[in-house]
Amino acid sequence: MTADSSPARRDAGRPRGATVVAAVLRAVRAELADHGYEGLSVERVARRAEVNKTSVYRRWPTREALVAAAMEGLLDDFGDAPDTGTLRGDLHALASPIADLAAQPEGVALLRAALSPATGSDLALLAARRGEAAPPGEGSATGGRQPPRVAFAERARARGEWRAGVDPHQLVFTLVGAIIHRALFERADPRGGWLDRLVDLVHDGASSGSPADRPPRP
Amino acid sequence: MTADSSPARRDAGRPRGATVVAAVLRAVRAELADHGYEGLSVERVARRAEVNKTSVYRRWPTREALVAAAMEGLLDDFGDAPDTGTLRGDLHALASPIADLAAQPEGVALLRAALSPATGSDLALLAARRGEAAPPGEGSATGGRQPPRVAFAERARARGEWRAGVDPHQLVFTLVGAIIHRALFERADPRGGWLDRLVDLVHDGASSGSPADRPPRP
DNA sequence: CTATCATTGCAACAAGTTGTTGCAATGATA
DNA sequence: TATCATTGCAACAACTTGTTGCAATGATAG
Repeated sequence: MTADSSPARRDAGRPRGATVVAAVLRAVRAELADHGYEGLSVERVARRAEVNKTSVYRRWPTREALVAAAMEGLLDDFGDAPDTGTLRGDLHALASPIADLAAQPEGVALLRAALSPATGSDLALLAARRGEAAPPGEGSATGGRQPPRVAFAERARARGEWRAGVDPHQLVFTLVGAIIHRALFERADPRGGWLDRLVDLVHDGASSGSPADRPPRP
Repeated sequence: MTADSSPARRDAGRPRGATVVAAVLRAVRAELADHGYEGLSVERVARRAEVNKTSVYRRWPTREALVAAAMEGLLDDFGDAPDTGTLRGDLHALASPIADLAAQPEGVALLRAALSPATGSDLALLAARRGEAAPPGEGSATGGRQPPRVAFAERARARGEWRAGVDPHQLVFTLVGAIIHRALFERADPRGGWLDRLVDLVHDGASSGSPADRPPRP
């Protein structure tokens, strides 16, 4: 009702210091890389950012909100993979930004945080941004999450490059899973020649048999 | 020199209570599933095990040792995958115990713990047990870890089932990575039909083209 | 120039956690 | 029955956690 006039101007007062925010979020990413999600200490974040801890506590009420804010923007590069004209090229274009993310320490921290048992909806949703623009009606079986884009699969199908029965989501998840294993378990660089060979593997398969040899499944 | 006789009998005194040990380790696994590796509290473990915290502190000096002890035995089922006669069957036999592990809450906790940034050599080595009995001289590029067994690949090569240029380690890691993604990110069951389709994918590839179509790489 | 007022830093706080230590009770084995 | 490692208990200083009251700051409106 009188919400507009009585509680005073909303734009008055000292504006929020962009310096403070940036320093805190940078510190969160660094601390996350050092200590993981469960090991994140607000005190340490504040100390690292050279900011008083009250400024952190007042602005971000929960740890999850703090981490989510710090990770905003890290996943911005996951636009639709370009049409490269071949399935192999599309797969590479799809996997590349993920590998780039997993090659950064901050990207690794984000992935780890998303894996944490304590991670609730905020972070899970953030991590799921990868799949935001997926076509509706397809594969919403993964809970509240959106499936990853599958435009590349339809292009491949139109070109006759797509093997019948392959689930594009599973293909994407396999690529992502392999990259995660490489970056988080092996702790090695998931880019370059390694990525090329991964794309070759999921594109061509491990078997030397021609596709016609594939036995039907019940 | 006089080490045998002077410092008294080693077998005297009250023996360690197997009950206590079992209760503590069970509690560790449960706490790990609830709070993750960095969030593990010795106090909480002791309370959950209904044991005094001093008993825990005295027996396991570090958190890492405690977790490693709790995880001992979880990876016992990773013997050589049996020779099923086909590459597809071998791949399935290889992936199945991993999927079984990832389907248990405790297995998920173990995988998460191994992914933790704070995880040092103990746990990394424990998690690497998967690959212990690998043939020497092959692919020790992953640091101090042993590569996974590749006997299945040699069998497939002998049968003419193996596509040239495919790295068996990468194949195993891709299977494992996909299962981890399924269990830890999607938080879905990595067994059953899903696993069948995964094995199909890496066995056959996503492309409908015959292997001969595969362009040579520089 | 002045008043406003959200933001920031600072100091103190109770409540809880951490890892350690001294001491007494326990109980399997020799 | 004597031994003695193990276990439980209580207390501990040092540290962490999240909150609160108060004063200083400084961009903006008037």
